[in-house]
Amino acid sequence: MNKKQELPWDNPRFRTWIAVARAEKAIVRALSKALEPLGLKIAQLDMLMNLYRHPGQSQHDLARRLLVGRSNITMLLPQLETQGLVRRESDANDRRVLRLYLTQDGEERLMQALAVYTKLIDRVMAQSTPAQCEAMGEQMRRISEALADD
Amino acid sequence: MNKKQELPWDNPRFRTWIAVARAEKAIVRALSKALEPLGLKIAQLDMLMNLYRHPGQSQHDLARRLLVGRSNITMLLPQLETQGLVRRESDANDRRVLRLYLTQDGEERLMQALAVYTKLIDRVMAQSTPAQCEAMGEQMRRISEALADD
DNA sequence: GATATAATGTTCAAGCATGAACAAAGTTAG
DNA sequence: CTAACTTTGTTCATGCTTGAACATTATATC
Repeated sequence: MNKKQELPWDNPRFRTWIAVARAEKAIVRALSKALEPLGLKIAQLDMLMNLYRHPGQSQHDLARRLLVGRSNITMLLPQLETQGLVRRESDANDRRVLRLYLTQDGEERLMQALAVYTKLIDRVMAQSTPAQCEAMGEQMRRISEALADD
Repeated sequence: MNKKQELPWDNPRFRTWIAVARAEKAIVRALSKALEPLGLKIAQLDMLMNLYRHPGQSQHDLARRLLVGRSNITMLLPQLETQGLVRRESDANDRRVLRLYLTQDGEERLMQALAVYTKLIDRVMAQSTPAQCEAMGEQMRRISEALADD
């Protein structure tokens, strides 16, 4: 414990991580506010987006794609169902699974939300050139892969 | 609403944002697990780090630096106090404010945690060259600034 | 100085996410 | 076929974070 230790604030990689975390938090906050007029929360929008791209998927699949617990889906789905944005259908072949579909209303609401979402992200990412932005995305994907094995 | 709309999954900037969000979430998860043996959670470590760099700051200052509500500090501090990692002292000049200090134990625990933290971040950020990493940090800081006015 | 305004920390209720334990339905092995 | 195991979705208790309302103390304005 006597060993001298480099403090992280002088470590460039560490400082980069701090910047990433802070920027992510800022974007989440801004997005939350931007979605408020539409009556949607980020978690709900994430679900709608996933259901648009993968209609008929099970709750288990959705949870896996969102990197979230199964119980989370169970808890949040009723909100979208009572708003009439999502429909749940029992699978005939496997009576355990419930397949999820966007309703017409759900799709329309999603498109409105995506317009807001894209506008914010475009503005935020305009801080970098397209090439820089692309490079950043690539690095981030590598990081996710590197951590794929928990 | 008939207007054709570019879907975000084809938007490079949007895809970059998704990659950022996923990577951030992965890192947070990995860090949580890595800190578990030390009996610290991320929020607690953030507080210890801030107190190390800014000893004697008030709870209000700490909340502002962590981008968190004041009540959050009030709720989490007792955990650190009962572990003997943090000490609270009334300010003599302004009897409203409580000044926060790391104890000896707190500093030692912080150093252990920082070793774990830095090791993880170094590994994660090693997915990029130092120059790429630096560029990414710079872009992220620009994003935070761009969103500074909520 | 008296009164209004602001700042600091606390309490409380609410929403969200998690993981463990569970029931129901399917699958595998003997 | 039966018994053991797996998968899917739910329930529940817990913890984190937030924002509003509040008490206490400072500061500003007159």
